[in-house]
Amino acid sequence: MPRVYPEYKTEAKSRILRASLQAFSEKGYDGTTMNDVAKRLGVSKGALYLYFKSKGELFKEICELGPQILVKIMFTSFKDGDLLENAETFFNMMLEQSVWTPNLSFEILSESSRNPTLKKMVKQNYDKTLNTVRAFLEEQKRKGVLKRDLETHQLAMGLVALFDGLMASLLIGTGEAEAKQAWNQTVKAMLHGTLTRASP
Amino acid sequence: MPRVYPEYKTEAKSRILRASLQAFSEKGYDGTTMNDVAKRLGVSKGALYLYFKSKGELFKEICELGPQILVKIMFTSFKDGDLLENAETFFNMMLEQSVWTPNLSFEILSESSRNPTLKKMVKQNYDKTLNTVRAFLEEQKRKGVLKRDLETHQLAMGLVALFDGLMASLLIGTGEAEAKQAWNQTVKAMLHGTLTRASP
Amino acid sequence: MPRVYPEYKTEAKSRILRASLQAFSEKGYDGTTMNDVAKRLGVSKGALYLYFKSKGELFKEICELGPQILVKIMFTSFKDGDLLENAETFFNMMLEQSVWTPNLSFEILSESSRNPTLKKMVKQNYDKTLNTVRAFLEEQKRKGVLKRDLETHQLAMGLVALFDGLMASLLIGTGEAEAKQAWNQTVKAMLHGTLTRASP
Amino acid sequence: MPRVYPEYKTEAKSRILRASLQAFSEKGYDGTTMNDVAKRLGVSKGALYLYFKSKGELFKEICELGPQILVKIMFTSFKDGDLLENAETFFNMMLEQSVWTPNLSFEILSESSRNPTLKKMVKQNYDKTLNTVRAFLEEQKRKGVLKRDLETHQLAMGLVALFDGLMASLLIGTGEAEAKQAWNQTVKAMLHGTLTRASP
DNA sequence: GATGAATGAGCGTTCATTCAT
DNA sequence: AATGAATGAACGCTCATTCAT
Repeated sequence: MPRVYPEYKTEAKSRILRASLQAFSEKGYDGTTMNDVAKRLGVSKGALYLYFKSKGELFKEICELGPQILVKIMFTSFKDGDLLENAETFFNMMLEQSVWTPNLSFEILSESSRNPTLKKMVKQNYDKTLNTVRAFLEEQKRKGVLKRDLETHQLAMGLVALFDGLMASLLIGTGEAEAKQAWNQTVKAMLHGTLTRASP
Repeated sequence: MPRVYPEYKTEAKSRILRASLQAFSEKGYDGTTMNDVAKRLGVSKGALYLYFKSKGELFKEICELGPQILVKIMFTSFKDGDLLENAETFFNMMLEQSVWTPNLSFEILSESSRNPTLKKMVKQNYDKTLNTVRAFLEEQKRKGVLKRDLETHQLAMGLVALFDGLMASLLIGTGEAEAKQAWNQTVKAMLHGTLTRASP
Repeated sequence: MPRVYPEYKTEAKSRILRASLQAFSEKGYDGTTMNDVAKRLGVSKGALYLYFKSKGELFKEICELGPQILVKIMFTSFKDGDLLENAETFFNMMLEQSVWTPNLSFEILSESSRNPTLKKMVKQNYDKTLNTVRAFLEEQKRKGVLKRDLETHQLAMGLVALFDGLMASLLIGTGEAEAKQAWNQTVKAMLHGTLTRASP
Repeated sequence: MPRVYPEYKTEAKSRILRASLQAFSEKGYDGTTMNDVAKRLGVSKGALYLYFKSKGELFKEICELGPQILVKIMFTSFKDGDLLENAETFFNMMLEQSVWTPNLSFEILSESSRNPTLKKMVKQNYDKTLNTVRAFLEEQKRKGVLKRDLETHQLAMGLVALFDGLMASLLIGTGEAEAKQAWNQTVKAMLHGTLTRASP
């Protein structure tokens, strides 16, 4: 650990973030001790406090990592072309990335319900995601792919919810393959409908 | 607090359950102390242990309350008639019931990822719900309302995920009205599709 | 449990004593809870306090049972006849009686070191035992069986200590047969000596 | 309290051991709280857990101190020369050493009857002591001091039991002088016998 | 910059004892 | 006489945080 160049601090922080992300992911916020994190890094407990004011602060910074990954994958998977294929690619990529875990998402959700600062952050990220999805849907409307009268905001919410809900199901033991199929079929239903011609 | 009649013990348990449900809902599992629960009831900590072996046991019993409510509402809202209307009724009733909170659901989810017993319980409840929804969809297929070739299992997963995801969005500040609309519009999309005729 | 005749209270007490003797013997003083004792009797915790002021009081009364057994066996085993045989009989009978356990003796010893009342009681019982043994030895002196110049008080202490020490060894896993042999051989040594003629 | 030098941790441990030895000796295992020990050292409860995993672990380490003292004294007191004198020296030295107390021995005995790990430890120490004593007796046999046909194992048990029993008597108030005399006279009896020539 | 010993507040849990019934 | 729900004080143990080194 050389200490000469100024990026040192930044790098040290990011190493701590990586280690604690794993810890929080495995043991939850309350279940993770500062000692856990320190041990993963082979560092003393006190050292963590040189870079983060408190456990809460550390967690907060971690919360910011999730959306970054999401956004990146969203932008690489949704391009021109078949909507269903894009959606499938997105879901697969989200499952394949190894940094973030659904555990963490729900850990943050749980925590944010008691922590206003966290809540605001989570809300902002949620809205940003929503807008991205919505903009994409709007574009498809303009292109004539999707129906003119669709409520894109609400459909965006539905898509995000569907995704989040499937992540939750993974947590309780649903297999990844099963979740993928559910995602694909549901998105397909949202595109083509499920009613017979005869239905009103 | 008379202690003569035999239902006393049962009632005492249920009073503790109500109080701790609130506590867990507000502060989460780790954030809730047995003292919190006791104080809400104006009772000593020790008294709780007359009715529940441990904090974990108490939480486990609470976890069983959620699915009961869900099932009841599911059965009263999905009857013959318009699918969309049934879905809307279901969502409204879930929001109106005052016993359960989404917080609690995600608290349980978080906790279950580290507690195998809990996980098994949650998984069983999830599967039960899934089967109920699926059976309903199958029935609609038989009746000719839904298309013949639908993958009802996966659509059921999708519907449950959609619902769960919207509950999550409520937690981070989405308004109930907004969530309702998202639910309605997404379910509608799943029924009628969103593509224009021209799309493939 | 009829409550008419006056011996009722006495019998109830003795039933409690029997049950708690077992409990204390198995789990020690601190390890035994009033609930343990109550459950063994199929009785409520409160009932115990009708007959004994406190856990300590209950224990104290138990402490009085041990010496009674000891004295009885001492008097039946030491009669005229061979000293060594008498000693052997005594040891065997002590091992065969099933009421008292060595555990209890040392539990009492431990407890008495912090409880002056208990200590005084234990001391009195010890002295009584000592005097009995001593009187027996004195008689043997008078009869010409034992040497004239023996310090009977100190030999009595030695004998009692030998016995107590062997009880202790039973507690840590020494077999009963082994302990019996040790007792017999040591008493024999105390009678006949162990030195060769040549020794001074 | 400098914390620089490496022996610091070792010394801290031994300071805790000393303090808790006293505490356990005075109040017994259950009667001693971690707070007691901490207060004796003017230290916080938590500090103890930096050096010992649990109260039980702390006690276990203390249990290992007793035999060390015993063995040391045994080896310094039993040399060539008069057996009776050696025995006397041994007993005096055991009484004079100030580290260990008989209380502690019996506290351990009590505890070990419910704690298998402890029991095994105590048994091993007992056997080691026994073997040492036995080896000494065997040597005396070989030298022609003691009779050829003596059962040294059983006599060793008898001697250890005698010692243990006298330690017990000290606990209930027997004076040290009295105990010494009892020890000396009993050992003497074991050497020279107590029967008159005329006895069979 | 880094350590790790120390703190102190707090947690889950137990249990002898009481007392309304 | 008997119950058993309730108490309250205490215990073993943990951990985020601090600070002398």
